[in-house]
This record gives sequence, structure tokens and C-alpha cells, in this order.
Amino acid sequence: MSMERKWKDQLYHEFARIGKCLSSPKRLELLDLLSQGPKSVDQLVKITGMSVANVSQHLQTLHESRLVRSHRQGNFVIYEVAGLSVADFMVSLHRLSEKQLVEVQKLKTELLQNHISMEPIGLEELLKRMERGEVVLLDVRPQDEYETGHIPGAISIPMEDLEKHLASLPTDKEIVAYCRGPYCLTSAQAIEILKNKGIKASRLEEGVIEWKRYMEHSGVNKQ
Amino acid sequence: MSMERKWKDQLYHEFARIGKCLSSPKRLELLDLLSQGPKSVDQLVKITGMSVANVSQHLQTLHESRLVRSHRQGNFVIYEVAGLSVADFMVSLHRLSEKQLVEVQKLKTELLQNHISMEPIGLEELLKRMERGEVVLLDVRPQDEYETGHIPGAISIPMEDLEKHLASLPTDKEIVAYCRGPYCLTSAQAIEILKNKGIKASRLEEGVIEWKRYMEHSGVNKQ
DNA sequence: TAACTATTCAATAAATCAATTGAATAGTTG
DNA sequence: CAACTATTCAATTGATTTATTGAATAGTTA
Repeated sequence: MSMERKWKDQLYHEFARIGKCLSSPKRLELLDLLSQGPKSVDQLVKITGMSVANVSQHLQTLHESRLVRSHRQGNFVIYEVAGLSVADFMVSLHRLSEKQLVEVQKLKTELLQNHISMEPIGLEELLKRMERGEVVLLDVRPQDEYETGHIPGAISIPMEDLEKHLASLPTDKEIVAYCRGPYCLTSAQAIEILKNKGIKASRLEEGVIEWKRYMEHSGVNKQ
Repeated sequence: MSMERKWKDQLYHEFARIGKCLSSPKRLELLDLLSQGPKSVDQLVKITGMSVANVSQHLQTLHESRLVRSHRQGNFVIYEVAGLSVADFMVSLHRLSEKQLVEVQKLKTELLQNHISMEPIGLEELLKRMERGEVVLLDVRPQDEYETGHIPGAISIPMEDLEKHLASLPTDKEIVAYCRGPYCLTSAQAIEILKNKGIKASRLEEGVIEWKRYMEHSGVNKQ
């Protein structure tokens, strides 16, 4: 076998290592969660409903391909994505999947039909209306994820605290809620609660990572 | 199992379909080749050295995940990537791999050390120097890939014709050669030939896809 | 140091996948 | 229509991978 062939085989073998990480649904879900902020194995178990050993093993796999890293903190081992480029890459994967796979599109519209009459708002319009002070942006993810990073101007009320804190919301402005991104239902649930209370609210599909991406590219062409 | 859990499982199952496509080195190589332009199964066989049935099967897999599409043309079935976003995604994958995996970095420098004294030139500098008319940009990929798309201003001399057409190259300017991208060795071989003839030449690491990406983002921040 | 907890390891069975081979098919050209 | 070619299908083997389980380990707190 030629020198070049051997070199290419090695190279593509390495690329495929990353690919293999992305071939398990559970691992993708873990990566998405970690993209929102560092989490202990225990937290991941509680969120996903997977077994501890299972989560740990998947994290191991991700670690071998350098997509996540970990450190101990008291009793917990905290995992996090190994760099922003990982979180960003996940968005690329979502985009591609949604573009190419009709099935993903179907699953998404299916969801939106269940949460009927929930018109989503786009990033561009949101930012404009926030500037004019017309809307309040609400981050309904857990506190720690908000602290890891949030869209500027957003206030944090974790989903589980929402009903308690309803009073603290301004009543004269429209509410826009967001969560982990297009495939997280938390914000949809929040909207439902708000609407039931007679508060005008709409859902921002994008999350923090998508927002960052948008800000980086929007100067030239808004894709 | 909750409604939401089921929905997420389905969704991530779909994402993983794309992931599975990326878990085989051979498939990644095929995707990279198709990113440069449409090709028949036969062509792919000749380039990669894989068996016909093997190539066909991989293409099948890619087709099922809607990453490629095909049409018949005379005796041949021509495959192509299903949209620019696929080619673009491949670049994302390369970037991520190179950033996270030391092994990829190692393989790359290893290569450059073999082709010693070959200083690469960056896109930014290239474009500047082309504007000033200081360099000639040379596309050494096969003719049809050049025709599918090339960096503006580049002239096409496929690698196999290079020695024949040496005379037609200007002697007063520096030559910059590029090929399919960072992981294609064709341009490196071209440089070697040129240098042996006493022609000053350097290698552009980026290919057409990388160039496109650069142009889209460079207005705001050059990453 | 002992008890406790979170995490990891090891082993298993079931399922899936990669690579190969040879045969079958579909389409084209003379 | 016949011969030809490119492409695809089908079946096999060997290798990996997933999801599980229960046990072992490492680290922390009292």
C-alpha cells in the first residue's frame, strides 16, 4: 500500500473517531446537555433517566475522543465540553440534520402543533424588539446554566420556579421565553403556563449557543 | 415513558443517523471527495482503491441519511452531495477533529515534515497578494472539479498534466497551488515538481469549500 | 478510620455494522 | 435484440457496539 494511502487511512480513522461518538443517540443528548454548561454525572442521570453506569460509559467514550473533559468537585465529578467548538459543532449537526432529514422536520412540526397557537419569534426580530424595550426575555433553564452563559438582557427564572415567581414578571410587556435550544421543550411548557395565566408569551427557538453563532455571523449575512 | 422522553428519543435517533454515517472512515473519505464535485461510482472506486460493491454500499448508507443523491448519466450513476451544507459540515468536522485530536495534528505535521521546506501560505495573505498581482494561483485538481467550482482567479492544470504544461506557467511570479483541502496531498506533490524545476511555489492549505466559508465569515471576524 | 456516596470497571447478551464475495439487475450501445 | 458495462443486491463472516447488571474503587465527611 502506498505511503499516501496509509496516511489517509490513519487520518480518516481519526475523523471517524469523532463520528463514532456521534453515532449514539444517548451520547448526542449528553453532548447537548453539556453544551449548556458543566454537569455532574449524577445530574446527567437525573435529567436523562439513563442508568449511572450507562451515562458514565458514554462519557468515557466522549472523553476518549476529547470531546469532553472532567474534574472532581467534592463528591461529584463534573463534566464539561472540551471547548466552545464542540458546542458549536453540535449546532452544525442539528442544522444539517434538520435540513436533510424530513423526519426531523416532521418531529418538530408535530411538536409545535401540540402546543398550538404558539407562534415562534426569530432571533433577529427579538433583538430589535428588545432594543425598543417591547419585550422581556426569559431564560427558563436551571440557574447554573444561566450563569454559565445567557443572552444579554435575559432574566432567569428556572422552569420549576416559574409559577412561584409569576408575580415578579412585568405585565405590560410581552414575554419571550427560551431554553436549551430548538429541541428543548422547557420553554414550550413555560409558554403554556404563562398563557394559562393570561400573559402574552412566545417562544424563542434558539438557545444561547445559537445566539452566539448568530452574533458572530450576522454582520455579513444572516443565515 | 413520558411523551417528552419518547419525542426526544425519536429526535436523537434521527440525529444519530447522521452520526452513524460519519462513523466509518471510508464513508468520510467518500463524502470529502463528493464535496469537491459530482462523481460516478466508478470514479470513486478508482480514486479510493475500494471495491465497487463496497463503495456502492457506503453510498447507499449515505443516501439513506440524505447526505448524497444520485442520477444516471449514460452508463454511469453520478453521485453528489445533497446540498452545500453537507460539504460545509464536513469542514466543521475536520476543524473539530483537528482541534480536539492531537493525533490529527500529529499526522498533519508529520506530512509537512516529509515535504520539507514547504512553507504554507494562508488564505488572507494569498488574497492580498493576488490582488497585487504578485502570485499565480494554481488549481491542480481534476478538470471537472475545477469546473464545479474554484477560487476566482485560479488557473486549472490537473496534476497529471502539470509536467506537460510547465512551459505555460509565468516565470516571473510566485506560484501558489491548492487542491481538495488540508488533507489532500496533490498540491504538495505539485509543489515538489515545481520546486525541482526551480520554480518558486508554495502550498495553500485551504480548498474551495474552506475558501467559501472564509468569504462568508471574513467580513465580521476572520476565524 | 469508618461509613458513605459517587463514580468507574468488568462481564454479559443482543444487536448492529464493516468488509468481502459472487451473482443479479438495469441501462446503453452497436 | 444481443452483448456489454456499470451498478446494485444478497449473503456471509468477523468485529464492534449498546445497554445492562452487579461489583469494585476512589474520594469525602463525620
